[in-house]
Amino acid sequence: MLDNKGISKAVINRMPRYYRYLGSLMEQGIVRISSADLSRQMNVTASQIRQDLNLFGGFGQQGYGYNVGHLYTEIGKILGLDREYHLIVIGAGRLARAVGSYVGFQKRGFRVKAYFDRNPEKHTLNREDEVPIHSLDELESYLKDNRIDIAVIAVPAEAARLLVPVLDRGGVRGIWNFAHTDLDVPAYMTVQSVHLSESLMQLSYKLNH
Amino acid sequence: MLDNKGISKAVINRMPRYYRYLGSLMEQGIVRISSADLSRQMNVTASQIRQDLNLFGGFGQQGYGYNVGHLYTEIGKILGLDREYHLIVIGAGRLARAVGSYVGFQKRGFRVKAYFDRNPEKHTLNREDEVPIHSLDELESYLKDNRIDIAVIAVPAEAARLLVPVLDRGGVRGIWNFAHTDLDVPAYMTVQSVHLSESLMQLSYKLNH
DNA sequence: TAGATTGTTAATCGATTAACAATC
DNA sequence: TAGATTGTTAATCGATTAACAATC
Repeated sequence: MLDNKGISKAVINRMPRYYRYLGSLMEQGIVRISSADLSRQMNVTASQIRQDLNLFGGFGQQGYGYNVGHLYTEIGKILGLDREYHLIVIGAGRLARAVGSYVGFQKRGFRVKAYFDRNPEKHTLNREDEVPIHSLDELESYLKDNRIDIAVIAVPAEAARLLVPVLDRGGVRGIWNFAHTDLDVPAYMTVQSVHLSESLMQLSYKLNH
Repeated sequence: MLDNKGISKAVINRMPRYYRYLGSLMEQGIVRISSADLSRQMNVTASQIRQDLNLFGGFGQQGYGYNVGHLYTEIGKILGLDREYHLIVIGAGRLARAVGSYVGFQKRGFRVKAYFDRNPEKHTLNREDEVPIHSLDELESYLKDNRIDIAVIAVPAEAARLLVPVLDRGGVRGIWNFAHTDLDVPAYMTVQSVHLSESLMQLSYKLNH
């Protein structure tokens, strides 16, 4: 909530990776780590680690290093993992269901409340996830009655673009976008895109060069 | 194949996005575009577009701009989309199947040949995709008999790390990694990771700042 | 030809790395 | 205390933007 500006996108993109490594150190029972040790494991410079962390506060201690558990918790807070999020998934195709159940299983704090699909009757409910599939027609009224923080969009590009104003009116502030398009949103909304197709092209580029 | 070095990662990451916009211009029947026009649509500077494209060659023409169809084809070649790739998917869970069928449907040139799973009998074959699911035990011998370019990894982190040497010995040179781990590979192999969990954390960060 | 727009060099900006004084 | 390692400033490096001559 606090330190809004001054943090570059590059830094934010690195924070989850620090979080992952610290989580793994915790699992191994390691309680302290120096920036030098961590830099060797992560293949980044110790300088960058210290620089990055100090943007958010002095989490370390001279002569000692960083306490793994403490740093893990603090980065969790920075990333906003210390609260709950209500999600809906728009689309109920394979990718939509995979992402939805993935989030449900893996991520405490991120609660998938419903799916919405143009043809909800086409998709069968899996016992395990217990998340209802609604018709897309009901989305607007659903959002009137339910506070939703994040919408996962896994529908074709054109449909995705049409959803933005509906989500905006419905109070949704975050979009996790899997459609093959960029989405224009008002400044108070946030889009995080996962362009699988572009990722695959980057791989094929690297394979040939 | 040619211009190996000198191309930064940032540039490579932008190429698929140019490709997407050019594809969409083609669909609209637009045959020429200037860097200035494209920059407005894509929200980047015209300077950057020209700079990026010129790393690979002079695709434009002074006083005219760029021919959309030609540029689309050329970027396709740069990205390695002018050839075929044989893929296998390791894992047959929801995410694995979603990514596998996604690639199969969306991407000409990327052919999914097989799935491998620890418990292949657990997963039913979908009529539509017609891709067999093998036991993971058969992976090594399968790779002896079949040339595979890319392995999609959608299994837990620990299992993913154990796969690398097997894939290496089997001649696989590209890994599209969906596991929650970094993978160390020899220099002649390429890893492209999709860390969904980190993407979601970046979204939650932005929602709170 | 005149106008438009690229290709490319030079200037600026930002991000990464190095260095070291502060301090646990 | 001495040794280790952070926090932070300064130096370097790379990427982006601006400018403009070349040229279609």
